[in-house]
Amino acid sequence: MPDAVVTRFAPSPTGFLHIGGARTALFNWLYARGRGGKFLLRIEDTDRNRSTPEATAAILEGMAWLGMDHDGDVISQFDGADRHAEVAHHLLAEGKAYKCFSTQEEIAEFRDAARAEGRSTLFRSPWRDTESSTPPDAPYVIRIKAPQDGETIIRDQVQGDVTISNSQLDDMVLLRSDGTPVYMLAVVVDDHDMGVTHVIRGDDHLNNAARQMTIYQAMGWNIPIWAHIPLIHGPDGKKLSKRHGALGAQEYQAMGYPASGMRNYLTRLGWSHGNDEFFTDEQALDWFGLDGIGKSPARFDLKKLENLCGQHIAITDDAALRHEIVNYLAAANLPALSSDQEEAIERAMYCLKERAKTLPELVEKAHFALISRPVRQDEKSTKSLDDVSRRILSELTPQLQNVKWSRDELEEVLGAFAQAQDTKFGKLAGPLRAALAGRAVTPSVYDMMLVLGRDETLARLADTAG
RNA sequence: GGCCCGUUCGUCUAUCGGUUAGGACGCCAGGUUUUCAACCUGGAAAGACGAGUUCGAUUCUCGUACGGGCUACCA
Repeated sequence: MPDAVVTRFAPSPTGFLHIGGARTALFNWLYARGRGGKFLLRIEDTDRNRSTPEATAAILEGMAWLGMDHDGDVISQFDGADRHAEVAHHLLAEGKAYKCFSTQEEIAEFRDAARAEGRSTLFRSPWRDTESSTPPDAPYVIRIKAPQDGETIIRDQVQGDVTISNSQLDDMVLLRSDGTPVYMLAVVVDDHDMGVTHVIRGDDHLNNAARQMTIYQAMGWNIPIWAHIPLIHGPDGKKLSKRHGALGAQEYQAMGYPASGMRNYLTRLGWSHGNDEFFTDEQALDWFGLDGIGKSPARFDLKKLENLCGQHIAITDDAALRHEIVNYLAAANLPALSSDQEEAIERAMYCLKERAKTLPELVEKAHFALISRPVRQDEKSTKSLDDVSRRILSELTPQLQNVKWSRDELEEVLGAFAQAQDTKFGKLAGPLRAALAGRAVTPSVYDMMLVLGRDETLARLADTAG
Protein backbone atom coordinates (compact mmCIF):
# COMPACT_ATOMS: atom_id res chain seq x y z
CA MET A 1 0.00 0.00 0.00
CA PRO A 2 1.37 3.39 -0.91
CA ASP A 3 2.21 5.87 1.82
CA ALA A 4 0.08 8.94 2.14
CA VAL A 5 1.30 11.74 -0.07
CA VAL A 6 3.18 14.59 1.58
CA THR A 7 4.29 17.56 -0.51
CA ARG A 8 5.76 20.86 0.43
CA PHE A 9 6.33 24.33 -0.89
CA ALA A 10 9.64 25.77 0.25
CA PRO A 11 10.18 29.36 -0.85
CA SER A 12 13.03 31.53 0.33
CA PRO A 13 11.75 34.75 1.85
CA THR A 14 13.72 37.14 -0.28
CA GLY A 15 10.81 38.77 -2.05
CA PHE A 16 7.14 38.47 -2.88
CA LEU A 17 5.51 35.30 -4.14
CA HIS A 18 6.14 35.52 -7.85
CA ILE A 19 4.07 33.80 -10.46
CA GLY A 20 6.50 30.93 -10.93
CA GLY A 21 6.61 30.22 -7.24
CA ALA A 22 2.84 30.43 -7.06
CA ARG A 23 2.55 27.77 -9.73
CA THR A 24 5.05 25.51 -8.00
CA ALA A 25 3.04 25.88 -4.82
CA LEU A 26 -0.16 25.21 -6.74
CA PHE A 27 1.18 21.99 -8.25
CA ASN A 28 2.23 20.77 -4.81
CA TRP A 29 -1.09 21.80 -3.34
CA LEU A 30 -3.12 20.14 -6.08
CA TYR A 31 -1.10 16.95 -5.92
CA ALA A 32 -1.47 16.58 -2.17
CA ARG A 33 -5.04 17.79 -1.83
CA GLY A 34 -6.21 15.76 -4.77
CA ARG A 35 -4.98 12.62 -3.07
CA GLY A 36 -5.99 13.26 0.49
CA GLY A 37 -2.38 13.95 1.37
CA LYS A 38 -0.67 16.72 3.26
CA PHE A 39 0.67 19.99 1.92
CA LEU A 40 3.38 21.56 4.05
CA LEU A 41 4.91 25.02 3.97
CA ARG A 42 8.52 25.65 4.88
CA ILE A 43 10.30 28.95 4.69
CA GLU A 44 13.92 28.54 3.61
CA ASP A 45 15.40 31.28 5.69
CA THR A 46 18.86 29.90 6.42
CA ASP A 47 20.39 32.82 4.59
CA ARG A 48 19.85 35.39 7.29
CA ASN A 49 21.10 38.29 5.26
CA ARG A 50 18.56 37.91 2.51
CA SER A 51 15.57 36.72 4.50
CA THR A 52 13.01 39.23 5.68
CA PRO A 53 9.83 38.87 7.68
CA GLU A 54 8.09 41.14 5.17
CA ALA A 55 8.83 38.69 2.40
CA THR A 56 7.48 35.81 4.48
CA ALA A 57 4.32 37.79 5.13
CA ALA A 58 3.95 38.57 1.43
CA ILE A 59 4.32 34.90 0.53
CA LEU A 60 1.73 33.90 3.09
CA GLU A 61 -0.68 36.53 1.82
CA GLY A 62 -0.18 35.47 -1.75
CA MET A 63 -0.92 31.88 -0.87
CA ALA A 64 -3.95 32.87 1.13
CA TRP A 65 -5.28 34.84 -1.82
CA LEU A 66 -4.89 31.83 -4.09
CA GLY A 67 -6.61 29.65 -1.54
CA MET A 68 -3.69 27.31 -0.97
CA ASP A 69 -4.02 26.20 2.61
CA HIS A 70 -1.19 24.27 4.21
CA ASP A 71 -1.17 21.66 6.95
CA GLY A 72 0.45 22.35 10.29
CA ASP A 73 2.52 25.36 11.19
CA VAL A 74 4.67 27.33 8.84
CA ILE A 75 8.10 25.80 9.35
CA SER A 76 11.19 27.96 9.58
CA GLN A 77 14.20 26.17 8.21
CA PHE A 78 16.47 28.30 10.34
CA ASP A 79 14.84 26.88 13.46
CA GLY A 80 16.15 23.46 12.56
CA ALA A 81 19.80 24.53 12.46
CA ASP A 82 20.74 22.36 15.45
CA ARG A 83 19.22 19.28 13.90
CA HIS A 84 20.96 19.97 10.59
CA ALA A 85 24.30 20.34 12.38
CA GLU A 86 23.60 17.13 14.26
CA VAL A 87 23.23 15.27 10.98
CA ALA A 88 26.46 16.76 9.69
CA HIS A 89 28.31 15.66 12.80
CA HIS A 90 26.76 12.23 12.60
CA LEU A 91 28.08 11.91 9.06
CA LEU A 92 31.47 13.14 10.27
CA ALA A 93 31.54 10.52 13.01
CA GLU A 94 30.61 7.85 10.51
CA GLY A 95 33.47 8.86 8.26
CA LYS A 96 31.04 9.88 5.53
CA ALA A 97 32.00 13.51 5.85
CA TYR A 98 35.24 15.27 6.75
CA LYS A 99 36.70 18.48 8.02
CA CYS A 100 38.12 20.64 5.27
CA PHE A 101 40.55 23.38 6.23
CA SER A 102 40.94 24.89 2.79
CA THR A 103 40.20 28.59 2.90
CA GLN A 104 37.77 30.32 0.58
CA GLU A 105 40.68 32.21 -0.91
CA GLU A 106 42.51 29.00 -1.75
CA ILE A 107 39.44 27.55 -3.35
CA ALA A 108 38.71 30.68 -5.34
CA GLU A 109 42.29 30.71 -6.56
CA PHE A 110 42.04 27.09 -7.60
CA ARG A 111 38.84 27.71 -9.52
CA ASP A 112 40.18 30.76 -11.30
CA ALA A 113 43.23 28.82 -12.40
CA ALA A 114 41.14 25.83 -13.46
CA ARG A 115 38.84 27.98 -15.52
CA ALA A 116 41.72 29.81 -17.12
CA GLU A 117 43.25 26.51 -18.16
CA GLY A 118 39.92 25.14 -19.31
CA ARG A 119 39.92 22.38 -16.71
CA SER A 120 36.97 21.35 -14.57
CA THR A 121 36.35 23.81 -11.79
CA LEU A 122 35.30 21.02 -9.49
CA PHE A 123 37.18 21.49 -6.23
CA ARG A 124 38.80 18.40 -4.76
CA SER A 125 39.69 19.06 -1.17
CA PRO A 126 43.10 17.81 -0.06
CA TRP A 127 41.57 17.06 3.34
CA ARG A 128 39.22 14.33 2.13
CA ASP A 129 41.50 11.45 3.06
CA THR A 130 43.82 12.85 5.69
CA GLU A 131 42.16 11.82 8.91
CA SER A 132 45.44 10.61 10.37
CA SER A 133 47.36 13.82 9.97
CA THR A 134 47.08 16.26 12.80
CA PRO A 135 44.39 18.82 12.08
CA PRO A 136 45.52 22.42 12.19
CA ASP A 137 44.05 24.75 14.73
CA ALA A 138 42.07 26.67 12.16
CA PRO A 139 38.50 27.16 11.02
CA TYR A 140 37.07 24.36 8.90
CA VAL A 141 33.94 23.40 7.07
CA ILE A 142 32.40 19.96 7.03
CA ARG A 143 32.15 18.45 3.57
CA ILE A 144 30.38 15.31 2.52
CA LYS A 145 32.36 12.54 0.87
CA ALA A 146 30.53 12.31 -2.40
CA PRO A 147 30.98 9.19 -4.51
CA GLN A 148 33.56 9.72 -7.24
CA ASP A 149 32.95 6.66 -9.38
CA GLY A 150 29.86 5.37 -11.09
CA GLU A 151 26.79 7.44 -11.79
CA THR A 152 23.73 8.77 -10.08
CA ILE A 153 20.36 8.40 -11.72
CA ILE A 154 17.66 10.87 -10.84
CA ARG A 155 14.36 9.13 -11.50
CA ASP A 156 12.32 12.20 -12.22
CA GLN A 157 8.59 12.02 -12.82
CA VAL A 158 8.69 14.93 -15.23
CA GLN A 159 12.15 14.81 -16.80
CA GLY A 160 12.49 11.05 -16.94
CA ASP A 161 15.70 9.33 -15.86
CA VAL A 162 18.52 11.82 -15.71
CA THR A 163 21.96 10.31 -15.40
CA ILE A 164 24.80 12.28 -13.85
CA SER A 165 28.33 10.97 -13.73
CA ASN A 166 29.55 10.92 -10.15
CA SER A 167 32.79 12.42 -11.34
CA GLN A 168 30.75 15.62 -11.67
CA LEU A 169 29.74 15.60 -8.04
CA ASP A 170 31.68 17.76 -5.63
CA ASP A 171 32.17 17.27 -1.94
CA MET A 172 29.72 19.98 -1.08
CA VAL A 173 29.84 21.90 2.14
CA LEU A 174 27.40 20.73 4.80
CA LEU A 175 28.38 23.03 7.64
CA ARG A 176 29.98 26.42 7.20
CA SER A 177 33.07 27.33 9.17
CA ASP A 178 30.87 29.15 11.66
CA GLY A 179 29.00 25.91 12.26
CA THR A 180 25.80 26.91 10.48
CA PRO A 181 24.20 24.49 8.03
CA VAL A 182 24.02 25.14 4.35
CA TYR A 183 20.81 24.96 2.30
CA MET A 184 21.78 21.78 0.51
CA LEU A 185 21.95 19.92 3.83
CA ALA A 186 18.94 21.64 5.35
CA VAL A 187 16.55 20.73 2.53
CA VAL A 188 17.45 17.10 2.72
CA VAL A 189 17.17 16.86 6.48
CA ASP A 190 13.92 18.83 6.58
CA ASP A 191 12.31 16.95 3.73
CA HIS A 192 13.22 13.69 5.42
CA ASP A 193 12.12 14.75 8.89
CA MET A 194 8.87 16.21 7.57
CA GLY A 195 8.11 12.96 5.80
CA VAL A 196 7.95 14.57 2.37
CA THR A 197 7.18 11.89 -0.21
CA HIS A 198 7.10 14.00 -3.37
CA VAL A 199 9.44 16.86 -4.08
CA ILE A 200 7.83 19.02 -6.76
CA ARG A 201 10.00 22.05 -7.48
CA GLY A 202 11.50 24.14 -10.24
CA ASP A 203 13.91 22.43 -12.59
CA ASP A 204 16.62 24.82 -11.52
CA HIS A 205 17.05 22.22 -8.78
CA LEU A 206 17.41 19.27 -11.11
CA ASN A 207 21.18 19.08 -10.85
CA ASN A 208 21.00 19.70 -7.14
CA ALA A 209 18.92 16.57 -6.78
CA ALA A 210 21.93 14.44 -7.65
CA ARG A 211 24.02 16.19 -5.03
CA GLN A 212 21.30 15.91 -2.46
CA MET A 213 20.96 12.23 -3.14
CA THR A 214 24.46 11.71 -1.78
CA ILE A 215 23.23 12.92 1.59
CA TYR A 216 20.16 10.70 1.48
CA GLN A 217 22.38 7.77 0.66
CA ALA A 218 24.95 8.57 3.33
CA MET A 219 22.19 8.74 5.93
CA GLY A 220 20.48 5.64 4.60
CA TRP A 221 17.25 7.54 4.02
CA ASN A 222 14.61 6.90 1.40
CA ILE A 223 14.87 9.20 -1.57
CA PRO A 224 11.64 11.09 -2.27
CA ILE A 225 9.93 11.02 -5.63
CA TRP A 226 11.33 13.84 -7.69
CA ALA A 227 9.34 16.03 -10.06
CA HIS A 228 11.28 18.97 -11.48
CA ILE A 229 8.97 21.27 -13.33
CA PRO A 230 10.06 23.76 -15.98
CA LEU A 231 10.19 27.40 -15.07
CA ILE A 232 7.77 29.99 -16.36
CA HIS A 233 9.12 32.60 -18.72
CA GLY A 234 7.94 36.13 -19.41
CA PRO A 235 5.92 37.02 -22.52
CA ASP A 236 9.20 37.65 -24.36
CA GLY A 237 10.48 34.17 -23.61
CA LYS A 238 13.13 35.39 -21.27
CA LYS A 239 13.41 34.37 -17.70
CA LEU A 240 10.75 35.93 -15.53
CA SER A 241 12.09 38.96 -13.77
CA LYS A 242 10.89 42.12 -12.13
CA ARG A 243 11.53 43.93 -15.37
CA HIS A 244 8.44 42.31 -16.79
CA GLY A 245 6.35 44.45 -14.54
CA ALA A 246 3.96 43.35 -11.89
CA LEU A 247 4.73 39.76 -11.20
CA GLY A 248 3.97 39.29 -7.55
CA ALA A 249 0.83 37.31 -6.85
CA GLN A 250 -0.45 40.24 -4.82
CA GLU A 251 -0.20 42.52 -7.79
CA TYR A 252 -2.40 40.29 -9.87
CA GLN A 253 -4.90 40.41 -7.06
CA ALA A 254 -4.67 44.19 -7.11
CA MET A 255 -5.23 44.14 -10.85
CA GLY A 256 -8.50 42.38 -10.18
CA TYR A 257 -7.99 38.88 -11.49
CA PRO A 258 -10.15 36.48 -9.50
CA ALA A 259 -8.22 33.78 -7.67
CA SER A 260 -10.24 31.00 -9.29
CA GLY A 261 -9.24 32.18 -12.75
CA MET A 262 -5.64 32.54 -11.72
CA ARG A 263 -5.62 29.00 -10.34
CA ASN A 264 -7.11 27.67 -13.55
CA TYR A 265 -4.62 29.55 -15.71
CA LEU A 266 -1.58 28.63 -13.65
CA THR A 267 -2.61 24.99 -13.50
CA ARG A 268 -3.04 24.82 -17.25
CA LEU A 269 0.30 26.53 -17.83
CA GLY A 270 2.65 23.63 -18.34
CA TRP A 271 0.14 20.96 -17.46
CA SER A 272 -2.58 19.42 -19.53
CA HIS A 273 -5.50 17.08 -19.25
CA GLY A 274 -6.29 16.47 -22.90
CA ASN A 275 -7.88 19.55 -24.39
CA ASP A 276 -9.49 20.83 -21.22
CA GLU A 277 -8.87 24.54 -20.84
CA PHE A 278 -11.49 25.81 -18.48
CA PHE A 279 -12.12 23.82 -15.33
CA THR A 280 -13.19 24.20 -11.73
CA ASP A 281 -11.07 23.58 -8.67
CA GLU A 282 -12.86 20.29 -8.14
CA GLN A 283 -11.93 19.12 -11.61
CA ALA A 284 -8.35 20.30 -11.21
CA LEU A 285 -8.04 18.38 -7.95
CA ASP A 286 -9.50 15.33 -9.59
CA TRP A 287 -7.43 15.49 -12.76
CA PHE A 288 -4.06 16.83 -11.70
CA GLY A 289 -1.12 14.45 -11.83
CA LEU A 290 2.60 14.50 -12.46
CA ASP A 291 2.24 12.71 -15.80
CA GLY A 292 0.40 15.65 -17.31
CA ILE A 293 3.24 18.08 -16.69
CA GLY A 294 5.15 19.20 -19.77
CA LYS A 295 8.91 19.39 -20.01
CA SER A 296 9.38 22.72 -21.71
CA PRO A 297 9.11 26.17 -20.18
CA ALA A 298 5.91 28.13 -20.78
CA ARG A 299 5.34 31.82 -21.25
CA PHE A 300 3.00 33.86 -19.19
CA ASP A 301 0.12 35.21 -21.30
CA LEU A 302 -2.20 37.80 -19.83
CA LYS A 303 -4.80 37.45 -22.60
CA LYS A 304 -5.42 33.84 -21.82
CA LEU A 305 -5.49 34.61 -18.12
CA GLU A 306 -8.16 37.22 -18.76
CA ASN A 307 -10.24 34.91 -20.86
CA LEU A 308 -10.23 32.23 -18.19
CA CYS A 309 -10.96 34.78 -15.49
CA GLY A 310 -13.96 35.97 -17.47
CA GLN A 311 -15.33 32.47 -17.62
CA HIS A 312 -14.86 32.01 -13.90
CA ILE A 313 -16.56 35.27 -13.08
CA ALA A 314 -19.51 34.16 -15.19
CA ILE A 315 -20.03 31.00 -13.15
CA THR A 316 -19.39 32.48 -9.73
CA ASP A 317 -22.48 33.25 -7.71
CA ASP A 318 -23.46 36.84 -7.05
CA ALA A 319 -22.80 36.93 -3.32
CA ALA A 320 -19.33 35.44 -3.78
CA LEU A 321 -18.52 38.00 -6.44
CA ARG A 322 -19.63 40.76 -4.12
CA HIS A 323 -17.07 39.55 -1.58
CA GLU A 324 -14.37 39.23 -4.20
CA ILE A 325 -14.97 42.79 -5.25
CA VAL A 326 -14.71 43.99 -1.67
CA ASN A 327 -11.41 42.16 -1.26
CA TYR A 328 -10.13 43.37 -4.59
CA LEU A 329 -10.87 46.99 -3.75
CA ALA A 330 -8.95 46.63 -0.50
CA ALA A 331 -6.02 44.91 -2.23
CA ALA A 332 -5.90 47.64 -4.86
CA ASN A 333 -6.04 50.37 -2.23
CA LEU A 334 -9.25 51.71 -3.68
CA PRO A 335 -12.07 53.26 -1.66
CA ALA A 336 -14.43 50.69 -0.20
CA LEU A 337 -18.07 50.42 -1.19
CA SER A 338 -20.84 51.48 1.17
CA SER A 339 -23.16 48.70 2.22
CA ASP A 340 -25.85 50.17 -0.04
CA GLN A 341 -23.46 50.07 -2.93
CA GLU A 342 -22.50 46.51 -2.11
CA GLU A 343 -26.12 45.47 -2.17
CA ALA A 344 -26.71 47.32 -5.41
CA ILE A 345 -23.75 45.69 -7.10
CA GLU A 346 -24.89 42.27 -5.98
CA ARG A 347 -28.37 42.95 -7.36
CA ALA A 348 -26.89 44.09 -10.65
CA MET A 349 -24.47 41.20 -10.84
CA TYR A 350 -26.68 39.00 -13.00
CA CYS A 351 -26.42 41.38 -15.93
CA LEU A 352 -22.73 42.18 -15.45
CA LYS A 353 -20.90 38.99 -14.80
CA GLU A 354 -21.16 37.44 -18.20
CA ARG A 355 -19.51 40.42 -19.79
CA ALA A 356 -16.57 41.10 -17.48
CA LYS A 357 -13.15 39.51 -17.53
CA THR A 358 -11.84 41.07 -14.37
CA LEU A 359 -13.16 42.47 -11.11
CA PRO A 360 -12.46 46.11 -12.02
CA GLU A 361 -14.42 45.60 -15.22
CA LEU A 362 -17.29 44.38 -13.10
CA VAL A 363 -17.12 47.52 -10.97
CA GLU A 364 -16.87 49.68 -14.05
CA LYS A 365 -19.93 48.11 -15.62
CA ALA A 366 -21.80 48.50 -12.35
CA HIS A 367 -21.30 52.25 -12.43
CA PHE A 368 -25.00 52.98 -13.00
CA ALA A 369 -25.93 51.06 -9.86
CA LEU A 370 -23.27 52.61 -7.67
CA ILE A 371 -23.95 56.28 -8.30
CA SER A 372 -26.72 58.33 -6.74
CA ARG A 373 -28.72 61.25 -8.05
CA PRO A 374 -28.18 63.62 -9.55
CA VAL A 375 -26.55 61.61 -12.33
CA ARG A 376 -23.55 63.38 -13.70
CA GLN A 377 -23.18 63.21 -17.47
CA ASP A 378 -19.90 62.38 -19.07
CA GLU A 379 -18.84 63.91 -22.37
CA LYS A 380 -20.27 61.30 -24.68
CA SER A 381 -23.61 60.93 -22.99
CA THR A 382 -24.11 64.66 -23.04
CA LYS A 383 -24.19 64.49 -26.81
CA SER A 384 -27.23 62.26 -26.83
CA LEU A 385 -29.14 64.69 -24.65
CA ASP A 386 -30.27 67.36 -27.02
CA ASP A 387 -33.58 69.20 -26.63
CA VAL A 388 -35.42 66.65 -28.69
CA SER A 389 -34.23 63.78 -26.56
CA ARG A 390 -35.12 65.58 -23.38
CA ARG A 391 -38.63 66.21 -24.66
CA ILE A 392 -38.99 62.57 -25.56
CA LEU A 393 -37.86 61.52 -22.10
CA SER A 394 -40.36 63.81 -20.49
CA GLU A 395 -43.12 62.28 -22.59
CA LEU A 396 -41.99 58.79 -21.79
CA THR A 397 -41.72 59.19 -18.05
CA PRO A 398 -45.45 59.32 -17.25
CA GLN A 399 -46.03 56.20 -19.31
CA LEU A 400 -43.79 54.20 -17.02
CA GLN A 401 -45.68 55.31 -13.94
CA ASN A 402 -48.05 52.41 -13.75
CA VAL A 403 -46.60 49.58 -15.81
CA LYS A 404 -45.72 46.27 -14.30
CA TRP A 405 -41.96 46.47 -13.58
CA SER A 406 -40.87 43.40 -15.50
CA ARG A 407 -38.62 42.97 -18.46
CA ASP A 408 -41.40 41.81 -20.79
CA GLU A 409 -43.63 44.68 -19.85
CA LEU A 410 -40.92 47.29 -20.16
CA GLU A 411 -39.88 45.99 -23.54
CA GLU A 412 -43.45 46.22 -24.73
CA VAL A 413 -44.05 49.71 -23.43
CA LEU A 414 -40.80 51.12 -24.70
CA GLY A 415 -41.25 49.42 -28.04
CA ALA A 416 -44.70 50.86 -28.41
CA PHE A 417 -43.50 54.27 -27.33
CA ALA A 418 -40.76 54.21 -29.92
CA GLN A 419 -43.28 53.34 -32.58
CA ALA A 420 -45.55 56.15 -31.51
CA GLN A 421 -42.61 58.51 -31.86
CA ASP A 422 -42.08 57.10 -35.31
CA THR A 423 -38.59 55.91 -34.43
CA LYS A 424 -36.81 52.78 -33.28
CA PHE A 425 -35.86 51.73 -29.83
CA GLY A 426 -32.24 52.14 -30.78
CA LYS A 427 -32.84 55.87 -30.97
CA LEU A 428 -34.28 55.94 -27.50
CA ALA A 429 -31.49 53.91 -25.98
CA GLY A 430 -28.91 56.70 -26.07
CA PRO A 431 -30.88 59.26 -24.10
CA LEU A 432 -32.08 56.57 -21.72
CA ARG A 433 -28.52 55.47 -21.04
CA ALA A 434 -27.55 59.05 -20.39
CA ALA A 435 -30.43 59.59 -18.02
CA LEU A 436 -29.92 56.37 -16.11
CA ALA A 437 -26.16 56.10 -16.06
CA GLY A 438 -24.70 59.34 -17.38
CA ARG A 439 -22.71 57.32 -19.85
CA ALA A 440 -22.90 56.07 -23.39
CA VAL A 441 -21.65 52.61 -22.56
CA THR A 442 -23.76 50.68 -20.10
CA PRO A 443 -25.48 47.36 -19.60
CA SER A 444 -28.84 46.82 -21.26
CA VAL A 445 -31.30 49.67 -20.66
CA TYR A 446 -33.91 47.17 -19.46
CA ASP A 447 -31.53 45.60 -17.00
CA MET A 448 -30.62 48.97 -15.60
CA MET A 449 -34.28 49.84 -15.12
CA LEU A 450 -34.93 46.55 -13.37
CA VAL A 451 -31.92 46.87 -11.09
CA LEU A 452 -32.66 50.50 -10.27
CA GLY A 453 -36.36 49.91 -9.65
CA ARG A 454 -39.31 52.04 -10.63
CA ASP A 455 -38.81 54.95 -8.25
CA GLU A 456 -35.13 55.49 -8.93
CA THR A 457 -35.61 55.04 -12.67
CA LEU A 458 -38.42 57.57 -12.84
CA ALA A 459 -36.52 60.00 -10.67
CA ARG A 460 -33.47 59.84 -12.90
CA LEU A 461 -35.61 60.25 -16.00
CA ALA A 462 -37.37 63.21 -14.49
CA ASP A 463 -34.06 64.79 -13.48
CA THR A 464 -32.81 64.58 -17.01
CA ALA A 465 -36.00 65.42 -18.82
CA GLY A 466 -35.81 68.68 -16.96
C1' G B 1 34.69 26.17 -19.89
C1' G B 2 32.25 21.46 -17.76
C1' C B 3 27.62 18.95 -16.76
C1' C B 4 22.23 18.74 -17.21
C1' C B 5 17.38 20.03 -19.42
C1' G B 6 14.32 21.82 -23.29
C1' U B 7 12.50 23.02 -28.79
C1' U B 8 4.50 21.34 -32.44
C1' C B 9 0.39 27.57 -35.12
C1' G B 10 2.14 34.51 -32.27
C1' U B 11 0.93 32.06 -27.10
C1' C B 12 -0.76 27.61 -24.00
C1' U B 13 -1.12 22.76 -25.61
C1' A B 14 -3.15 17.43 -27.83
C1' U B 15 -0.75 13.47 -30.41
C1' C B 16 1.99 7.97 -26.61
C1' G B 17 5.25 5.30 -35.57
C1' G B 18 0.49 5.56 -40.05
C1' U B 19 -4.15 11.92 -38.41
C1' U B 20 -6.48 16.49 -44.06
C1' A B 21 -1.28 17.38 -37.19
C1' G B 22 -6.71 18.48 -33.11
C1' G B 23 -8.30 22.20 -29.32
C1' A B 24 -7.94 26.93 -26.62
C1' C B 25 -6.35 32.22 -26.28
C1' G B 26 -5.25 36.04 -29.53
C1' C B 27 -5.86 37.78 -34.59
C1' C B 28 -8.83 38.58 -39.38
C1' A B 29 -13.78 38.34 -41.93
C1' G B 30 -18.99 37.83 -41.59
C1' G B 31 -23.54 37.36 -38.57
C1' U B 32 -26.56 38.92 -34.39
C1' U B 33 -27.54 43.43 -31.61
C1' U B 34 -29.82 48.51 -27.59
C1' U B 35 -24.06 51.21 -26.73
C1' C B 36 -19.83 48.20 -25.03
C1' A B 37 -19.25 43.42 -24.42
C1' A B 38 -20.94 38.65 -24.88
C1' C B 39 -22.44 35.20 -28.40
C1' C B 40 -22.61 32.41 -33.41
C1' U B 41 -20.15 31.08 -38.21
C1' G B 42 -15.89 30.98 -41.15
C1' G B 43 -10.52 31.92 -41.96
C1' A B 44 -5.14 32.51 -41.72
C1' A B 45 -1.55 30.11 -38.56
C1' A B 46 2.97 24.89 -36.31
C1' G B 47 6.38 19.87 -35.97
C1' A B 48 14.10 24.56 -35.15
C1' C B 49 17.74 22.37 -38.70
C1' G B 50 20.55 18.03 -40.61
C1' A B 51 21.42 12.94 -40.72
C1' G B 52 20.04 7.92 -39.27
C1' U B 53 16.50 3.66 -37.86
C1' U B 54 11.91 2.09 -40.29
C1' C B 55 7.55 0.07 -45.43
C1' G B 56 6.38 4.73 -42.85
C1' A B 57 8.53 9.66 -38.63
C1' U B 58 6.12 15.40 -35.03
C1' U B 59 6.76 10.75 -32.37
C1' C B 60 12.83 6.58 -31.70
C1' U B 61 18.63 7.63 -32.12
C1' C B 62 22.69 10.97 -33.09
C1' G B 63 24.59 15.72 -34.43
C1' U B 64 23.98 21.15 -35.08
C1' A B 65 21.60 25.65 -33.77
C1' C B 66 18.95 28.32 -30.33
C1' G B 67 16.93 28.84 -25.29
C1' G B 68 17.31 27.64 -20.08
C1' G B 69 19.55 25.65 -15.58
C1' C B 70 23.53 24.08 -12.35
C1' U B 71 28.62 24.53 -11.53
C1' A B 72 29.13 29.15 -3.68
C1' C B 73 31.15 28.44 3.35
C1' C B 74 23.19 31.66 -1.82
C1' A B 75 18.61 29.44 -1.64
